Amino acid sequence: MNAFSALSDPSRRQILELLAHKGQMQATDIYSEFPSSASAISQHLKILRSARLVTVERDAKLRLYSVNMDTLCEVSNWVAEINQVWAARMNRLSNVLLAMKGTHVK
Amino acid sequence: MNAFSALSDPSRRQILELLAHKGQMQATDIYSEFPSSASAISQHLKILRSARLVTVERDAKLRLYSVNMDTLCEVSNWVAEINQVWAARMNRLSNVLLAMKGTHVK
DNA sequence: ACTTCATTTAAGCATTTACTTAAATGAGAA
DNA sequence: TTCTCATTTAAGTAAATGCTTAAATGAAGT
Repeated sequence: MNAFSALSDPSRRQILELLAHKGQMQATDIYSEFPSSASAISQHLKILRSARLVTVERDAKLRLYSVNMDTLCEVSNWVAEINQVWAARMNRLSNVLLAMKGTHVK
Repeated sequence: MNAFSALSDPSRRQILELLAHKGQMQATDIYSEFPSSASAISQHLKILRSARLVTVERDAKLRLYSVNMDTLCEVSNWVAEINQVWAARMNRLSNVLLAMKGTHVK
């Protein structure tokens, strides 16, 4: 699954917030923060893994989860790019408008 | 619908990209960029509206759509906040580690 | 008043999603 | 080996999603 779809679920976003705070958590500690079943959360973790929004490290019995900032940043990069394209358009537009008034911004 | 869910669909993200480029588009011009029906896209636009990711302006017969950067930015702010919390943790952690070695970063 | 054009809404349907309970896996402790 | 613990997978289900076609709305042109 891709990052955007993975982020559409509020529980999954909350898991990421938790992980950012705690740095690293074992699955059980994540489950305990949610009202729904361990299985439900495990399924969310699987989706977060497949979107590469989290990474897992095994330590004997435990799975230690952490956020993968790299992938999260790709999301804000997408937004940044939209913003950049949009701002560039705005600039050109304002130049045209100013040119029509006989002025010009360099 | 909230911004995250609205962004989970690729067609909706593409609509936003289009709007960022063109600045403002009437619904028909948006439809024409997609293989699916006008109705399908209209439904996507409805969702984007309800998530406040786009704004509409009526001009007689037409509906003129544009991106709403404010809402888009809320998304990258969420990412930024996660990043900030995470980085703060990393910092504290590295301070602890360095303290254990007898050194200390201010 | 009729027609056209731009757009949305309604209804129906297939697919996906998020959840549940029950069963499976797999490592470590007794 | 047997038991427990941490976690995932399987199977089933109800609700949500994304699409389609057909019908509705509503402003503008004739």
